[in-house]
Amino acid sequence: MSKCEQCIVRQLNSLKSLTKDELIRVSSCKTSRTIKKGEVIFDEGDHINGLFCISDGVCKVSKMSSNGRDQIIYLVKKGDILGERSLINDEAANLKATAINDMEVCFIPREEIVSDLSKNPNFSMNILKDLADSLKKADNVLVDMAQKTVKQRLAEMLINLDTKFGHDTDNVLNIHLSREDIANIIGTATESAIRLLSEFKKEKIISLKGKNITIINTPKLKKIAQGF
Amino acid sequence: MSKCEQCIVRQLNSLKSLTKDELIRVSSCKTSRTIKKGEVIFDEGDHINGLFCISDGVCKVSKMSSNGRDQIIYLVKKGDILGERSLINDEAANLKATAINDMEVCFIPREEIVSDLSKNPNFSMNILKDLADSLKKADNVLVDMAQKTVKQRLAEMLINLDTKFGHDTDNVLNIHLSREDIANIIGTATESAIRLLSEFKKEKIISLKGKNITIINTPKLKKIAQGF
DNA sequence: TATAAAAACTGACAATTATCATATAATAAA
DNA sequence: TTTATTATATGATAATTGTCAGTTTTTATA
Repeated sequence: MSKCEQCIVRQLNSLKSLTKDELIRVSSCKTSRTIKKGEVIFDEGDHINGLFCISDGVCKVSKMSSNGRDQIIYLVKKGDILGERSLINDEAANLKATAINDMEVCFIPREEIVSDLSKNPNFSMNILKDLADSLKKADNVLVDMAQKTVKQRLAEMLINLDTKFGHDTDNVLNIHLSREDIANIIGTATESAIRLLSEFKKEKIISLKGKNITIINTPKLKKIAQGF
Repeated sequence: MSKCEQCIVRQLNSLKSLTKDELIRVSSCKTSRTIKKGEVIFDEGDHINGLFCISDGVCKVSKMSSNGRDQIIYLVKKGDILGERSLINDEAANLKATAINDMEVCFIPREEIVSDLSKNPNFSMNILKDLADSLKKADNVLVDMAQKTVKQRLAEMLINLDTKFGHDTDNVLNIHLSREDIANIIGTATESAIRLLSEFKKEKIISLKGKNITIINTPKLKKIAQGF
């Protein structure tokens, strides 16, 4: 199994602030795991008891609403860390994580890393910054969800997907989501999401080929997102 | 000016984990301030450069949407702390805080307390827990906002207000919000909020006298919030 | 107190969005 | 490949919500 000390992914997240000694300890106890597309990494109510470090792939983090629809809160990709919250409050997860494509994930047991939070101020400061940043993002998402129309939210989401996952040389987004997942990110019915995608396509703002989405007219999309 | 060491409010938040020495230092540099109803404590873009500790009163924390409506993200009351995020990332505030009634607020300059974050693990751990908890709440609010109808959200909000602010012996809620603020919490038009409140009143679920709201039928309200 | 301003309320209507039904296309399984 | 299953798409319709206009009530101010 590869070592954390040499792992490139680590440099992308809070784990970069661990000392060499801490890293060696973490490396010796971590487990690496392949997760198939569609597989559930953890579910609401599960005790995670550790930290996931995503080496490869993408997963969605969602929560079931009382009306029976799964709201996707955010997407997690290579380099991101999953389970920071449970590390801190040691409560059961209130979210569910599901692989969107095949993944490589490292798992670090809670007891091996939780003490570093109080012993290594750099590490705790980094986690603090992560959480503060997540909270800021959460506020922005909330405002959008509360105040924007479904069309605005869809436009915004497409821009965000492009920012987070990028696109290939033909401008095709590097992330492939089902229409249902798209609907569950922006908080609408699948049919509504499909209809609006078709509308954007008709207006030549995007092009669609199956799950391949290409943004053709970014400025227009940004204008729609802001309500023009 | 009263001293932090003897302040009861402190016991309600993360500041309780400061050592005696830290508290004495904080106390000597803090400033106390009276804020009138309607006054803006800080606005989006302001550099807060410190931590607010609420001794008394309630304020709303909001963010302006690109469509021009102010979305209230949360309410802050006596014992709560304001500005944790800016303490950590030292960025300009992306939220606005406005007094909902007359307030008493203590302000602790950033430089006097930020070093305690790395020096006092208990303190940083408490802030971490605060942020993790806020994030969990934010997720729940997001799911509600995305998946529930305005009526469900209004019902839920009334229950939350009762939980957070309580009620007097006649079951009148201890918080008095304008109809506009209510609308801006649940993310709807003021008229829609008013209409739904009237509907609840007509169905004898609540009673209304100006800004006094009384929950008459809590079970019914909870059922509505969950979609029945 | 009189007056002005703001907040609360109501109605009418338009726009948005959800739901249900059904068709077609894509994917997985036999 | 054939079949079954799932995903995507579209139409029709109903329900929800927003917008605008106007009225009444409350609150603030002269």
